[in-house]
Amino acid sequence: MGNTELKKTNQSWSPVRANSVANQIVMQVREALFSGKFQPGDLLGSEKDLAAQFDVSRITVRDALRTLETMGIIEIRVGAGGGARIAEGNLDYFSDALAVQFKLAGVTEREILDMQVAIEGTGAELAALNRSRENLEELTELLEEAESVIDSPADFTDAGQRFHLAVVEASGNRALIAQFRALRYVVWPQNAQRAKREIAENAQKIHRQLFAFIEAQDSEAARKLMIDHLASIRAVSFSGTAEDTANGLICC
Amino acid sequence: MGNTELKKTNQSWSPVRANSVANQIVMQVREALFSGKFQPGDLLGSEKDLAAQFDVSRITVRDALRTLETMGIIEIRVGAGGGARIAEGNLDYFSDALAVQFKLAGVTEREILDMQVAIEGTGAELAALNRSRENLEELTELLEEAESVIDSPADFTDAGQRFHLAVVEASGNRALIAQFRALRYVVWPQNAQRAKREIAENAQKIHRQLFAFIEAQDSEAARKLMIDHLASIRAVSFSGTAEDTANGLICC
DNA sequence: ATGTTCAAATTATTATATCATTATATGAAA
DNA sequence: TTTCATATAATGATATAATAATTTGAACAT
Repeated sequence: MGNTELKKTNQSWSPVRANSVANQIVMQVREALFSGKFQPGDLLGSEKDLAAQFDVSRITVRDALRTLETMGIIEIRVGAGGGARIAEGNLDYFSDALAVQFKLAGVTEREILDMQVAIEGTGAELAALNRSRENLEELTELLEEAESVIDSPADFTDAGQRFHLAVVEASGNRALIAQFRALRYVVWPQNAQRAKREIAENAQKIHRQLFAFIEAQDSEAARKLMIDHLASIRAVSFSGTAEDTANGLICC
Repeated sequence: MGNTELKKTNQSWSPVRANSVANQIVMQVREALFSGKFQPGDLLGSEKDLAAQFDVSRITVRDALRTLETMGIIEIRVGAGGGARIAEGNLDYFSDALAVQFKLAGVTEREILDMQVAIEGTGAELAALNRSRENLEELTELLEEAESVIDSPADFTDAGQRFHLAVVEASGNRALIAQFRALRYVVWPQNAQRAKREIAENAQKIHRQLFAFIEAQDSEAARKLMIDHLASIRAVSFSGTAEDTANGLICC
């Protein structure tokens, strides 16, 4: 048994088996991160180093590192000069964890779409307020790209999705961006490649209008348009009739 | 080296070291979950069983289980009849992962508050639409509890926070609830125990008004009130002057 | 000097064996 | 029926060793 200098001030996490040595190490690193002792890129050390530091076996360190890695706190590299380092933010783990939780909790498509409305509505609103010139240029490029592939459903859907992402990115809010990415990953299977010609034209029209609002910094209009846009997508998702689809309400 | 019957159809996750045997096991379990082969509560087996099934060592299985556990996919119990089971949804893991990502990405308090507006605004809106009789009763109870401890800042803050949570819960949207819990965990350190008497009275008034809107199913009013409510909290958070605080703009 | 190749050092990955700890299940006694 | 002791089964942890992957750096050729 090793001396891991644990603080028992832990809270709100994993009630069971929280006092295992491996978890104590996880907690220490986690708290060191939150207390500002670590920054992305900082080296924690190799398994051997850490085993010596904590006075535990390498296996125990490994358990802790595996957990920290999955939490996105550290990155591990093999080879000389390798070892465990504090990670840069990596949203992939997070998105995946989100998808898993939604799956396990049995969250419905309806609930996810409501969530999407919350995120993208606010995203559009803040985009109108905070957009930079670079944001406008990127949005313009994406609009033109979508225009050029308007006859190719798959390509248009892809360009449309990137337009939505670019809108949220223009908000400058990384929390929103993270959520949007995560949600898109969850929603993605449902609404891929459904855009026929007339549908695409309608979507493109709405996107152009949205761009105009964002450029004019009309945040309320941008929000409202985005919400209506998503609401119509939802309507189609739930009725699912060919008529609705033909009405051009869906985009990407 | 074991035969793990891996499918190489993996995507969108952990680009580095994704082909380790341990990760292949993780992938298999994850995909089995998403393909509906597993349900919460299902037994995966003990470490020994799994080591035999996959024809790998116990250490490798352990690595995989540690990852799956951190992702919230499985729960592990010690002792006879224990082993690894598919988890019920556990949002604590997710909340923690979110907090970590925000920390690593350097997300500011401002960004988190904007996010909170998105979540709680939509939460209030949907609460007005979907609230059940039970929701109304719980909200009423919380209002009365807050009233009874209005002179105790810490208790009132606590009751107020639970009121906010109950509002989001009344939306019936588990995705929103998960986000709210996660955000609350991130924000929590900042705005605890600041409610003086006059501030508490103002907050209580707003909460009662919010309840009225939710009861009357006036979703737009509920959303607007919630957003204003949070906006004033934000204003205080950023100015931070004693005057603003005394203006009674902050609640919990 | 500069770029390339190759060997050595470093590190994680996997494996096997063993003991300790913990939780469940079983069964006997009250 | 409850309670308590015991057996059993599982993870937790340690030790040791072989293997694979990666980087470093030196030797080499250009």
